[in-house]
Amino acid sequence: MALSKRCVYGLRALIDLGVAQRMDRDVVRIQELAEGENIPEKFLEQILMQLKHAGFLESVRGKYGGYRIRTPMDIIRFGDVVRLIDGPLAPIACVSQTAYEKCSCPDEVYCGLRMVMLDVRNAIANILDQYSLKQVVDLAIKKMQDDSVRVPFTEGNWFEALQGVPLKKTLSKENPQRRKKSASTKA
Amino acid sequence: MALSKRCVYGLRALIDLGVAQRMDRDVVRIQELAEGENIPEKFLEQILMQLKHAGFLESVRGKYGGYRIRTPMDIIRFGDVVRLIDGPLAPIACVSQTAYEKCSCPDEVYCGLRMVMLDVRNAIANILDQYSLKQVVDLAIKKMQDDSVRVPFTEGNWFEALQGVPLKKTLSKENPQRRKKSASTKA
DNA sequence: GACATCTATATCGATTTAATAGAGATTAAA
DNA sequence: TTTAATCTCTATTAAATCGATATAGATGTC
Repeated sequence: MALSKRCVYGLRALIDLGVAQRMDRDVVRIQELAEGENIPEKFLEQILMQLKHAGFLESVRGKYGGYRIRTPMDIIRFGDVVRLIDGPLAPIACVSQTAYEKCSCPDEVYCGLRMVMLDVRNAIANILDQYSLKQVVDLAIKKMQDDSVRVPFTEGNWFEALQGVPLKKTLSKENPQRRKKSASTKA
Repeated sequence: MALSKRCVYGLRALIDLGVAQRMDRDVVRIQELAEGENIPEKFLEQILMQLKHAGFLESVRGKYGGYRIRTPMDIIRFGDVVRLIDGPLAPIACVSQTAYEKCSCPDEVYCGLRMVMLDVRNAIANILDQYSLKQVVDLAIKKMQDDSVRVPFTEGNWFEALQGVPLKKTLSKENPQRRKKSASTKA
């Protein structure tokens, strides 16, 4: 029942980009995402393209380009991302809601395995289609803030500062910006 | 999140053998299982060997040989069979109870993906480790009987009769046997 | 001894996975 | 206008896995 690395990498990148958005960071370079998550850069490149083509992300080309989330985060369900990259959630095709396929068993109606796997499919889908990216990102950020752990992509990030990557517009310490509720950087 | 065909075939064969046991059929030939479930015979052969080595099945060699269930059916959990054939139930190794492995993310504690996938793992395990083979076999048989559908491996099975396969001991029509509650063949 | 059946191992082709490579397009900035 | 940084696109590849097939052998029944 394991997810592919491709899928895991994609989800981790999405969460990172979600955190970045919450922290008012504009775009994030592939390289930065790859290094932060220990993902081979060229591999991540392909995955981000796929997420972009599916509408979840958008990109800015050229110098100081990068990726950002496009679809509102409360619309992005984990289930949809997994379906995109790894295919149906169902353990067997004959219980899939989105990609049903008849199996080779003699009679689906009396197939004991199907009964069990239908439960499993529903359990998986109930979770993955319930969680939105927003929920998970908010939860992760809150946990870090509660524990006084530095949240990635926070403004004033020393690493980014050293790299000279501009924030929302210019230096946001002197010129603070807020697009949404702008989670405050505690600790 | 799909199971391998190997795993599905193995589970279907186990259920079949469970039904056979309930119907007081002694051993079942690989060929019969393979034909009944539309599984390539030589492939099923390997799978049954694996289930035998794991202790779930036992075999009788030679003419009139075949396979039967060894472990009591209420002890065989679907989760254990899936783990045997397809590996851990968890979508990602860092939430596996039986095969934990550290992942490449920067910090497990604040990994949003891990939080979600831990829920998924638990949901899957709660179902697959809850269902025993006995439960599922009983349920499937009951459903067939309620609908007056012929249960496979029932004594007096015309096909088996034609094949000349002996039942528990001799002809069980004249010499009926019952080992457990012996589900009655309705219709 | 003939035959039916499981046992064991090896092989094979196709597919998928995880990655790598490299040339090109676009943009910002010097 | 050049340069450097970045995304874009396609191709390639190495390894693993999957699903299946083949074949020779062991074992038991009749």
